[in-house]
Amino acid sequence: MASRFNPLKADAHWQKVWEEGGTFRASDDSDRPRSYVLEMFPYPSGRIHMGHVRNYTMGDVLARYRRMNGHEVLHPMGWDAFGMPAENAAMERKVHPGEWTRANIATMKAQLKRLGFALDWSRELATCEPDYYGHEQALFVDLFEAGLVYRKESEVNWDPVDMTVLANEQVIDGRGWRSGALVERRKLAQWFLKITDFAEELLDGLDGLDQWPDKVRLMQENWIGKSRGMRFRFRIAGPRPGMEEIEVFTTRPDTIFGANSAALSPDHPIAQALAAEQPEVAAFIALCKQGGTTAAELETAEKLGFDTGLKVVHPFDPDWQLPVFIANFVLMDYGTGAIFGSAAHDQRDLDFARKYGLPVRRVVAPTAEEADLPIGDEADLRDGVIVNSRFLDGMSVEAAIAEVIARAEAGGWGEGTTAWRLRDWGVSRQRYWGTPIPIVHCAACGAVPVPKDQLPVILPEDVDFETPGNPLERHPTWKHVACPSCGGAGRRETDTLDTFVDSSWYFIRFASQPGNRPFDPEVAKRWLPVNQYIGGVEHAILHLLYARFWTRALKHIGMLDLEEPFSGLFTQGMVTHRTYQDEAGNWLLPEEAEAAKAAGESVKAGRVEKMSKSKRNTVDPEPIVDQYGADAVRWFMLSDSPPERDLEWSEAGIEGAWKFVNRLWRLSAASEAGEGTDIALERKLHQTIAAVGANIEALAFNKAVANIYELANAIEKAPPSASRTEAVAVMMRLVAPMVPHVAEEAWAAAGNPGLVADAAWPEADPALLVEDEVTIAIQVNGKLRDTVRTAKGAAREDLEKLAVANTAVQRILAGAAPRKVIVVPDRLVNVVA
RNA sequence: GCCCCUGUGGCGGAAUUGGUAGACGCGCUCGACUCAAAAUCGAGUUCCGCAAGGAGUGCCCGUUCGAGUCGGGCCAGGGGCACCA
Repeated sequence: MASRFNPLKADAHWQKVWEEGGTFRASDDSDRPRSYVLEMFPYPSGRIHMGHVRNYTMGDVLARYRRMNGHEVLHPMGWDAFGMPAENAAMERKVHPGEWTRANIATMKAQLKRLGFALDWSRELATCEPDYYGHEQALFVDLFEAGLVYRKESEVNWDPVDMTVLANEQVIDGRGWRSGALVERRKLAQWFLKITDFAEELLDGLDGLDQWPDKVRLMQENWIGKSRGMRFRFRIAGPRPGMEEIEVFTTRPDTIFGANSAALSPDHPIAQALAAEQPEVAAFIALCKQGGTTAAELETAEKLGFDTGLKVVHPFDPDWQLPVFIANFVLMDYGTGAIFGSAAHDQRDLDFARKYGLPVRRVVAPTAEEADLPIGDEADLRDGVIVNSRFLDGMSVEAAIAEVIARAEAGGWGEGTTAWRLRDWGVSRQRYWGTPIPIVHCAACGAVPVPKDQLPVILPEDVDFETPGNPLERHPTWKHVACPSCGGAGRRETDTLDTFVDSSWYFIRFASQPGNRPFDPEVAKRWLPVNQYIGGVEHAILHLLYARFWTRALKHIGMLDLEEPFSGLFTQGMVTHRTYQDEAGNWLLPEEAEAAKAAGESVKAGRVEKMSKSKRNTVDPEPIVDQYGADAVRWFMLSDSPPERDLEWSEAGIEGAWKFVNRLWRLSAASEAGEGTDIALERKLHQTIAAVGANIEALAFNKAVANIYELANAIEKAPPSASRTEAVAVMMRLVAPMVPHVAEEAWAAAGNPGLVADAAWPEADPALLVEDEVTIAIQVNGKLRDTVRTAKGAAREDLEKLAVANTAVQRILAGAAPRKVIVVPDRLVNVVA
């Protein structure tokens, strides 16, 4: 046996054995317990990066571990293959997006295979292929027919040069990131999915996701943003045809007697109606539309109001009238698009009142005696009792809210309600490389879904990216089709679906992929929900919320009896690396920094950051695999850093991992046969079996790695014995999920039949998990003074005597009797002096 | 601004319900092997101190026989949301 492990030979050999044997192919018909382990599928950007390696290694360890525990494991892989980078590549390099994407998939698939992941490649899918997106179109049609899809005018960021819609992140300082043109706010008819219909369910469902990080649940909860409050209607004073009332939303009806104004969104129908009559109003609304929409700009933007001259009547006092403003900070798509101002207890309302000379009246005070405490420039946000509010005086805030709602409901002018921050999901993208929306527009019939027997609506291949704009829109023939309903001249929808739609159901298609429909519900149900989903925290809201919504929508239309798609979620940290810059401030690749340092040039070492192309601090996994083999890379990815935290890539780290792979190999090879039992080593072995299993289950891979190191240290120190031989053999099974190639090599070299991948996970003997001797800490006043070894289960009195008689304790007591002695059996004795 | 998380050696990090802080790895020091180096093996490595001993888990206070762990108040770093009425 070679003294040094040869990863290049071993990796290729075992990968071939696994592939040819179909080792990791999941059977739909198995009667073993099932585990569905899934990592977020990659976008085929070109090459695998370290973040992928870390993500897929984690999932792989769990998948392999579950297999060894007798589970039928589904661990698939595919490609989130639609999206803008392919179109950018098409424009820059004059290649078709499909050609570019498929070439990337081929490259990345080969790279993934070299890492030895236990994947069922027979279920591979790419969302850019008609046999995936065609089924997606069918699901879209189902949702359309169930009334969960609608079309409405919506504002978008429009780049007038590239003639495309930009996402908010693509607008930099008000300009398109690519063209540099000033971005316009333009209204376009867009398709929406009614995620808001499911707001309550999606919120309530979070409670049941007890295997999700609290952080992600909290983020989703905040995103959905449920607010209890009330809607009520102000009557507009005076005869105004078509303008009888203004409906507002508030979470603080208790401050109703502090009301000083009503304010409308610039997009509010009444504001729009006024603008049609009065040029000043139209000018003000135009002013509101200027300026950016970024968070920073909104934060610093001035709060502007325009007094319309309209008055509304206070709901509790027909003689009390309030002015109506149009205000730039009132959002049309939250609540009712109109509010009332109550200045004393809300900072923004207070600023607005001071600016426009509106009255400020305290209606909540810490105590009833402080009703006249003046309000300065700071709103008083303290809780307390209602004051200056007629029949509400003396009530708690909570009671006053209930009272106002009760009176409004009795009077028929308002009601308790709930407002949501969550908006419907706009899925229209004016781009080529996405799933065509299966709709035909017809002058006579309106928007008509494409009948299922005419699906898939396939993307045309002959498109040009020479001219800006959506190639589907420009295509000479593609959009001209007959209306499926009346047969008249129709026009295909040229928008494509947001790629988040593609990733909202791929995990279902992995579980079941019939040719004639999206999935077989019965087969899909056998696997779903995904037991463990692993991916980056950057998807905590959008992808994970959309997938939850899609799953519930499918249940709603009776297609899949499932509420939550992912019962367990784990969000792993990023792979980071130090950044380097030269004298001139140019970012240097790590190897360039090394070379420059060697050449005596000065190199500035920057912060440790997420690997990114722009900072040039990436490390390409492939040459690392060439040099050290898959196992060393995998072991490094699992070592040291807890998986939810960032992992800093380091040369020393991969060297260390490589050394350990070789150490394992030497241990197995040089395992000198011995006789007799070594009870201490057997205890260590069984404790390690239990600990590694528990730590893998908990995804605490760094701890499992530490457990293995301890065992390896113990084995190396132990003299040859039958126990030692056994320990080495068992250790190879313990490391098999993490470093499968060297484990297979050792397993085979030891003459074992079959594959270690198919071997059973070792069982820990409970009798060997406990020690028969323990170390007792001897403390004086809680400070450690000595330790003694005793038999496990020693009597309290004996331990106490032992401690008091201890020389270190005697010295401190100096002849005095201890005031008190605390005994924790099998742990410690604390003598209180 | 609101919400949340994290602070432990030179570094990454361990530490059941409060019960021996620093497991394990990296790095470093010394030693063995070698003509030499690499690899490997052995010993050591929280800080101060020759030692006895003392200090120590971001800072301050508290609860307790005993606090990395619990409570209160700060400081620092990170994340999410953000004109949400």
